[in-house]
Amino acid sequence: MEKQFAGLLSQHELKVTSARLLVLQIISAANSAVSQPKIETQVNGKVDRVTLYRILSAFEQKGILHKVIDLNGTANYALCSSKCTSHTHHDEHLHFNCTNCLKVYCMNDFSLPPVQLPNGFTAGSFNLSITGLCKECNG
Amino acid sequence: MEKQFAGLLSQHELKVTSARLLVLQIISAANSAVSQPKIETQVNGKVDRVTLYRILSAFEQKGILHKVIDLNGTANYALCSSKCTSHTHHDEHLHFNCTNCLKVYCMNDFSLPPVQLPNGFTAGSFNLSITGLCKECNG
DNA sequence: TTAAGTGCAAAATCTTTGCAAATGT
DNA sequence: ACATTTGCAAAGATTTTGCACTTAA
Repeated sequence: MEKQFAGLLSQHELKVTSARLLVLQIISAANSAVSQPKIETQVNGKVDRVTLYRILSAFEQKGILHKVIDLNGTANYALCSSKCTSHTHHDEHLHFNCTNCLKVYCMNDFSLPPVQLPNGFTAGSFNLSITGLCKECNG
Repeated sequence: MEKQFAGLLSQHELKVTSARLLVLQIISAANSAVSQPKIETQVNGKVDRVTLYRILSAFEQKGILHKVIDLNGTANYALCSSKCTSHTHHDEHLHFNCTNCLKVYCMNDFSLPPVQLPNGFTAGSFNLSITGLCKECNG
């Protein structure tokens, strides 16, 4: 399990450090995207806040993580699925924001029905955020 | 034209002040959602930065403006269409972020094809952000 | 008149930058 | 050994709060 993360890092020409492994572990352990404040809390004492900023932005640039801005403007991060190089464009993302527990779920399995844009507009990526109650909060 | 804004304010139990009218004018003059920094620039010298924060959040709460967080996490504001009271839920928003000029277009005329959620998830609002090039930047 | 709205100063956050020490290869 | 990465300090930026003054109703 940890070997995989180490491999992931070296694949992207990033050195394998404990800070980076920890961040990967935290994010991969969640079944949803994790907010930066939450990651911050979880690495508290182990990784400096500034280092976390740098790690997250490095991961995003390398295509290891997705950055999702939620409806409050807070950054959330999730592991990229399989083939997400820095040059993959024209992608779709579907996220579900639970208004109760504030989790962000990545629904990569769902694909978006086609949307027709007005003339002259060219689409790069689609990003659908759905707000509501998630499975766990819907009791 | 200005009478309409005054009416809009009193309808929502907000006092008609020059600061509020100015903000409404700026936002309604744009054909797209306006970022808070841009509004800030335009009211510079006339409305205090702090007052702007308060005006915008009051407008959002009353349902006069939509707040749209763009892909950089910056707040953008647009006038709500016709019937947007503070209690209207289950709404859809469709926004287009131009990667070149950074404008955010509200495409209220387009409606979103239905998306099926996994069991147990209940949707409140849908928010689709499309990134790409807008009509003007697509030359 | 008087409750709501505004501006200023200042606190609390959040994010970025620079540099010396530590770490991975 | 050497280039990266990290932590700390500090600068910048953004957002919030408190309070006295002003303004709309």
